[in-house]
Amino acid sequence: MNTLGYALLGMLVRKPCTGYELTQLLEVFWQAKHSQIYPLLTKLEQEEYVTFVHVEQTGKPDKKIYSITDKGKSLLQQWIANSPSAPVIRDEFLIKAYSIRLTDVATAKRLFEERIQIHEKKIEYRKTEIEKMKQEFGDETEIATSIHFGRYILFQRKLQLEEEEIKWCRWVMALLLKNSVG
Amino acid sequence: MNTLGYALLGMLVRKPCTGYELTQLLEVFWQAKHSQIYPLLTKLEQEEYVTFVHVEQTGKPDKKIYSITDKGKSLLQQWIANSPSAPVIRDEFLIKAYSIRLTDVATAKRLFEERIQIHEKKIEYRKTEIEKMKQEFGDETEIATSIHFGRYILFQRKLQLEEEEIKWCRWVMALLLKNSVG
DNA sequence: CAATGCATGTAATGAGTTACATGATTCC
DNA sequence: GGAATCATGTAACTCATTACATGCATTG
Repeated sequence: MNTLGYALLGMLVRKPCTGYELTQLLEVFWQAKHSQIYPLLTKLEQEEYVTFVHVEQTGKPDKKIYSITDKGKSLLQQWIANSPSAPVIRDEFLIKAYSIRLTDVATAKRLFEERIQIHEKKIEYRKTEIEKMKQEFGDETEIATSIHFGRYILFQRKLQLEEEEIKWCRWVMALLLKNSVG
Repeated sequence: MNTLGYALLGMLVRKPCTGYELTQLLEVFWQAKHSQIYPLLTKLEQEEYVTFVHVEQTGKPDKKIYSITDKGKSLLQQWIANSPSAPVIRDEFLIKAYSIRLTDVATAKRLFEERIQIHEKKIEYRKTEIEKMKQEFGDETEIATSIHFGRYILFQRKLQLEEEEIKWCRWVMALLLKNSVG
């Protein structure tokens, strides 16, 4: 069983989903394309970690709603208790930042400005998501046994990451300007 | 040409390296195993983006010291100016955090404590690295045109990332404790 | 009337990891 | 005497992306 499989189980523990929904939801912590997700769901179903019901729709394509089984849940439970392996971060921007002196100041500034803008949009979205959760579930979000807790702390983390990257970008931009003007 | 290739060129712009060194240096922004790096260096050499000199050693295995060519440098320069694609972050810990309520409080606490410890070690290392740079190169580190600038801003970013993750872990742990004690 | 969303799937290719292979030196 | 460091390479495998394939409904 690979990590993507556990990511799917983790999502399904909160609520039953279609493969299509999972593809979108997963993006927050494990980006994967549908071409990887659909076959894996089939495999998880064969191994009885999940089940699905076929739902016919009119106007839209039919869908399969997947749910986690007890077997799947206990597998996930065991996996969670093990120490996680080191994160993999592959960010082109860091490579470009590392060699930023190879470009002119204008290009460098543009790259960092673009990055800030991308994150500002995400922050806006993230904040409304967190607001929604708080309005809908109130104090529950901050209670560790609540079904909403995991989602809440993850979103807070994502928000923090985006805010901090902006701070760093601004710091770098200040250094870029200092040298080009002074 | 794939991103790993540009990562290698980015490293070689600063100074000539062996494949062995690159494997270690790369870890800071693009983790890759030597089995991926050696064949790619051969390919880069065939396409004349890098050259190497064979250096015989006694007591140690012989080595190949790779340098970037003008062709490689201009390729990298062009690539840097393009908007980077979205970062890929795959972190098992986030999946586990998302479903943390499936474990008991003790296990949850242990996972977050372990994470804090891992980062504390990295922070220590990161800080000494930054200190070294500052002592060796002084103000140069903060000058955008300096050869040390990219490395400096990258290390600062890494330090920030680690410090912020610890903050988040502590925040989550406080929530875990509040619920289990109160 | 073109693009986007909903919804699922497979095939081909590229990227990345694990394992196999070698061998002297130094450190504990 | 076993592990770690230096140093390079290939083979087998798994993981992930891109492309191919379909089709109706809604939105601009």
